[in-house]
Amino acid sequence: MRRDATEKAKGAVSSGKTQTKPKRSRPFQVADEIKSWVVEQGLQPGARLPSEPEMIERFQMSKGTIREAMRLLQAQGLIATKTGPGGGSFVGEVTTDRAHALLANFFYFKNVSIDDIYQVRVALEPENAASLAGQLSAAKLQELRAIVARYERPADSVEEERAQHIDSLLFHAKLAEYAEKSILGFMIGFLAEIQNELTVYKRLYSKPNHELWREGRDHQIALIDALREDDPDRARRIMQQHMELARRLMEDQEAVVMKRFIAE
Amino acid sequence: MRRDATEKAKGAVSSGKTQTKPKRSRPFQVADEIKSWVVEQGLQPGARLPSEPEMIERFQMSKGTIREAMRLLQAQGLIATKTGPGGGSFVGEVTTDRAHALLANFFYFKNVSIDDIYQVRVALEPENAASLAGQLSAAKLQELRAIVARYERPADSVEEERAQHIDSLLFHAKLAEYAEKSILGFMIGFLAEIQNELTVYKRLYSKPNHELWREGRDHQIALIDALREDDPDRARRIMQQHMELARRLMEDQEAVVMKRFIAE
DNA sequence: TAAGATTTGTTCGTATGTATC
DNA sequence: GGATACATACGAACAAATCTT
Repeated sequence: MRRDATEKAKGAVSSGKTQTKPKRSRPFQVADEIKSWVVEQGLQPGARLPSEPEMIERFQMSKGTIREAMRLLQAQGLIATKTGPGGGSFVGEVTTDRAHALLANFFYFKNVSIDDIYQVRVALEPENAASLAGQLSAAKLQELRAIVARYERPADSVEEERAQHIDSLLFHAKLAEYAEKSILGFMIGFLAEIQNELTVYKRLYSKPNHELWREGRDHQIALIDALREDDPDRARRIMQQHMELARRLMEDQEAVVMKRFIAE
Repeated sequence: MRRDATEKAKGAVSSGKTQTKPKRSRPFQVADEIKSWVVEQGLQPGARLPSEPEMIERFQMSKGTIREAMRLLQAQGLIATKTGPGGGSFVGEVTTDRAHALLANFFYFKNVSIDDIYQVRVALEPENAASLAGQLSAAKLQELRAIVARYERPADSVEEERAQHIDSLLFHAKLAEYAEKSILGFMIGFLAEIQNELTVYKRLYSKPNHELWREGRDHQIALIDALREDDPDRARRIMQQHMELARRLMEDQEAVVMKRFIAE
């Protein structure tokens, strides 16, 4: 099938400047065309795209331009390339990790606070807990119990408590992973990740609060039971209490600031 | 300069194959280095990056390679470029639109359903309404009233109802815009956008339900009042009812499928 | 308006690296 | 090991955009 969409490139007919020129440079044009082409053809992940020489022929543009277009798509996770025979460019499904990273970059300059994150987590996590009730295999429930066991004992030092807190985030990340196919799961996973990326200081004055910590652990244990017993409402209720508690635990922690552009 | 720039890539000391080689190609390496450089220097949006010739000198790589690296960063919204004197590459803050677009691509192959979206909206929108209570200027409240006015009259045809539904999504998008600095606002705005992008068919059998529609409109009017009167709890309650209603309204609509990669 | 300077944008030819057979 | 098919990389020249004078 000849796709002679070629001669539009040079824009021979651009005499009238009646319209504002978005002035999209050529690599962007090519990237756009490839995107719509993929959509029109209904190509699925793994499908093969034309080779570089074919692209050069099709778009009547130089190798450099085509390659820059490919990089644009690659950065978005839309294509992947392989060298060697049988190699080439292929349609790629954007991975969860990459999507998380791309999103995190958006928040890099936004000075996200712990409280911003909890505002959303408080709303989302109970919903996720409810929707997971009765859905988890025995193996997965066991996995959750194993995580909780890692911070059974109250923390002695600030450092240890911090480590336990990271583990506790892992608990939520796991729950998100089990719901990963849903938008809900994706967002919860993302929140757990950026919360992890925040540099948390200003914890100097506050000593570890064993009461609250124990209460939080008990929540998680009770939650696992509710999940096992297929009781969505109870799971939701427990998670809600747990989130409000966690929010309080974080209250005296100030800082902010994402520490890096997340690579991939 | 002869070809001696080449052997630096492999790392002269790579005798043992002890480690797995991620084998990141040169444009990716350059992009990574620039990213960390930006973070280390604490560069802010608008800050200038080295020019192409300087990059070529610094990295000892060809112009093409440097340019491909720039495209990688550009696709993520991390830099922007300008031609001419005073031009060059600049650190760019990722825009909301671009972040929405990159995220939407992630869901392209995921077969998102209306119900997936509502699962999250039901959880998030009431929270947003509550946090907006008492925060909106008279002008913004007026803007919301104007939107509601657009669908004061019940729809006669299916097409008209569909148009009204789009307008109704605009109401929620506005609320998200007013909260745009928060993660919450970002996510709600995103959901409104992809819901808009979903091709909604299978509405053939169901005739417009005027009762439910009127109820929804009344919710929005009551919500505006609650926002004006700084009553977070009432705002949350109303929005919750509204979301559950909207979910029911959507119940008989099947389809799925995102219709395109969103460009930018 | 026009010319010149500056910086990115684009092309072409050629050479190198890599994976498959 | 050699042949093949593909992406990757280099370098020099030219084009286009945009700011300054």
